[in-house]
Amino acid sequence: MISQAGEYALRAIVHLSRCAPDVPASASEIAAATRVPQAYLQKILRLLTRADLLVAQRGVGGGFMLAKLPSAISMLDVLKACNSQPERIERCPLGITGHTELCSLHKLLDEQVAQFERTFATISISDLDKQFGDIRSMCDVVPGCQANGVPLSVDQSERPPTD
Amino acid sequence: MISQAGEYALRAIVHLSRCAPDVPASASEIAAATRVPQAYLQKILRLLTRADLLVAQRGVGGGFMLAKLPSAISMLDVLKACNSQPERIERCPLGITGHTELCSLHKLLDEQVAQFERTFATISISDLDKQFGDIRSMCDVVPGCQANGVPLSVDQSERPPTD
DNA sequence: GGATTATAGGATACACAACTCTAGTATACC
DNA sequence: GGTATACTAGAGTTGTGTATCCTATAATCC
Repeated sequence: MISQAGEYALRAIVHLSRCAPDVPASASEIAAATRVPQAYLQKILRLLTRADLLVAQRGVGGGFMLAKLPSAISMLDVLKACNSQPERIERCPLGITGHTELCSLHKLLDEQVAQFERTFATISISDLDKQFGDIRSMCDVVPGCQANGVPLSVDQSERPPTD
Repeated sequence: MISQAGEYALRAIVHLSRCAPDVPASASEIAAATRVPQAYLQKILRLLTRADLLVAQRGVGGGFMLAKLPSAISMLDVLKACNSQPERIERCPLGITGHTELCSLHKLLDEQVAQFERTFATISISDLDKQFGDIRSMCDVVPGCQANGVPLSVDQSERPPTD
């Protein structure tokens, strides 16, 4: 549905939305909290920074902070920033000249993409910080949750799936 | 949204749904009508045959036919046959032991996949044969439409996009 | 200014999807 | 039976997304 990069970007943004807004979180800290390969995450954080969703601070004590309020960032913004959103179908993919409009097949496929965009455009990052019982995004069970630190326990017996 | 293979498979199935039900269409004929690379299409047709959506007939005059009525084949059946449908999120992608349920982020992403599945499960191939004005799937303008033959005119000045 | 910390950017390796090619097998027709 | 047609199967190639690594650059601390 969304690419790995998009999933990682959303994890990072959600994590940052729970950090103190004026204290930068370093890439390695975010990587540990979100279980994302650090080297790859750095590349994604750069994309998010270039898209003005994050601000980067170099040097000692540096890191990344949200550039806007979590309520002002949509999921679609994040996915767009890392080119991880399906593209609308503008023209007939077969290149048929007569098809000035999409045929029923492609009209329907495009409709799904449009639905996807509408949905993710209306969901902000602050909406994702909701908590269901003990379950909180990117965190271990809530009583021990430490949004800014390395998580307490991970299931090592089973590697998280790569998709 | 869907893979290239999935798109090609849908094109082939829609094309076949308009052919005479008892006359096989060869891979090269389907490739020409749907503008899909023939060698690759053959691989996809094999997948559809193995999934019992098509029946293959070898030898002179052979080819592929639908194994069921178009109304009995859903878009999801076609996408599943060529592994081109997004997977449901069953467990916490981060591998957090405490997360017996999905967190809000992954619950929401999974919800989108579920929505995708529901939509495509309810749309049959016969639904895709609808025609809007002069526009008909895989065909040139309807007056000259020949579902079983090579299309009349293709826009050669602009290659169809590869995505 | 020099050492340390951390991001920026580019080069590289790897995996998988997209696509091609070739040899093999079944069917039909003569 | 021989030949032509068309599917079957698997190996090979190319391109893109995923992931790593190394050097440069900026900021902080002493």
